Amino acid sequence: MIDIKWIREQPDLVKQRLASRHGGDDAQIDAVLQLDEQRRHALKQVEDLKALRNKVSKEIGALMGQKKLPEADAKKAETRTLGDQIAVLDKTAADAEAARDAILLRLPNPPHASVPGGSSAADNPEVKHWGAKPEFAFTPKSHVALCESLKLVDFARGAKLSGSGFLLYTHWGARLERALIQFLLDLHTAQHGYTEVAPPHIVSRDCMVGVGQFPKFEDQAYAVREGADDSTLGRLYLLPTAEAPVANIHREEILPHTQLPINYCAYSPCFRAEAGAAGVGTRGMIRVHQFDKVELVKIVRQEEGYAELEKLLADAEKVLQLLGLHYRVVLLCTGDMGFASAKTYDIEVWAPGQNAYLEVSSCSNTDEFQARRMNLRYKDAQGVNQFPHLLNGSGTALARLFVALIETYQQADGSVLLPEPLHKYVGTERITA
RNA sequence: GGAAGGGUGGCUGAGUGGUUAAAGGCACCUGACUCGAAAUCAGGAGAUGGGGCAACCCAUCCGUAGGUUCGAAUCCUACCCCUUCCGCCA
Repeated sequence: MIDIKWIREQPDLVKQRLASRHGGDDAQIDAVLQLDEQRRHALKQVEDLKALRNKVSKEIGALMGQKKLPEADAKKAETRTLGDQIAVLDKTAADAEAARDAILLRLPNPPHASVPGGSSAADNPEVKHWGAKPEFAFTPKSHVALCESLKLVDFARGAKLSGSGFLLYTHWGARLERALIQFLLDLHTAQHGYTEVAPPHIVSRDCMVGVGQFPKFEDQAYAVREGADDSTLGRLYLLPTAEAPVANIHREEILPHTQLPINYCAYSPCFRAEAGAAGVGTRGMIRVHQFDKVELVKIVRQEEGYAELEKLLADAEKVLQLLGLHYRVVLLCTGDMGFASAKTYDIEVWAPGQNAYLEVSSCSNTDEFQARRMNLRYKDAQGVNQFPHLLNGSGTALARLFVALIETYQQADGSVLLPEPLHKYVGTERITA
């Protein structure tokens, strides 16, 4: 969340920065300031009353120690109503704080100064591209046709099992999916210095709030109910990304600065309800309710946040370079960024069968935004508590990588010739029907 | 799911209604002693919020949330988590 002190001191600057992205609203900031003022006003009064109560209570204690009971009783009577006044003001302050924070939790992260202005994906500048679009002597097929002819994914039966948007990988398809997970984890742990973790796939509400998924995007998550007990709804959720548990690993901790940077990578399935997206690109594997992903998470010192973002991007890019897949990198403009991010690069891989670029990785620095939400801090060299920068990036999402891979490496005879790094993982060089 | 025990600072561990300003110990930092170190001695050191130009001051924090009381780490209620044992189970 946004630092309340920053809002107090420079409300106009905060408004201006928020206005540059969707979700900016001056009235919200004004409301926050008003509630904050109410809170502090009540707090000042209630603290003075509590100081008085503490003082008198000590005097009563002293009197009772001296067996001066009548005097003690007189003082008790004197302070009897103090508790009621304190209770009222305590509630006033707590209510104002809760209302203030409810708004703050729904305000997005103001973009970093290096983020270009813009209103939609059309305004995202391409910052680099790698390789070239492959050329074919035939018309390249879509992954849907390839999956059916090579029996890699059984779309109909996936839908029979769980509904549309769920995939049943079969035969070499299942093997390729598993191979990609293994390849990605090996790459990031052995080559890029990440520590592998395997998180729970169901996470608490606090985790979702911590990363900024909640409260605003609650309709995008799958909620879990324990048994038939409806009262347990709202406690646990299927994770939409491994970022949710992994970024929260150190929530509410104060880390020594010597422990930073922390680099985690994790495989997990990702569950997304995609409410309201039904019918939009639902055919095939490009937009599904469950997909696999290897996620990268960094916890770093403030001053290293944006340099680390470049490293994170390079680590994710390496995946596509090793697999020989053409891609481009775009820098998201202010109007296209995710809620929690201060700066985001998207990596889009070329999918010949789609004749389009597919987003396979989103690399973001959330700056202090997530760390504040989860109250994660570190003690710097001067002994001062600071909020670290939290970064996350896909390294990479698998369903779309799968699509780009088979569409790029399809042959005239309908088979798929795999790139060399995958041979040992898949156990074959070529997938045939 | 059942039974018992337990959750106190970076760690350990006292504390069953009023100098808790949370004892003692360990680890840590500073100083003294020393050529230097060890040992010893002395001192220091938490978090959050609010106020003040500042030295500082005030409030809150003993798993969480309520309650009783002039006053709660301490008493009451609910919940969460941990340990051990039993049952069930991949």
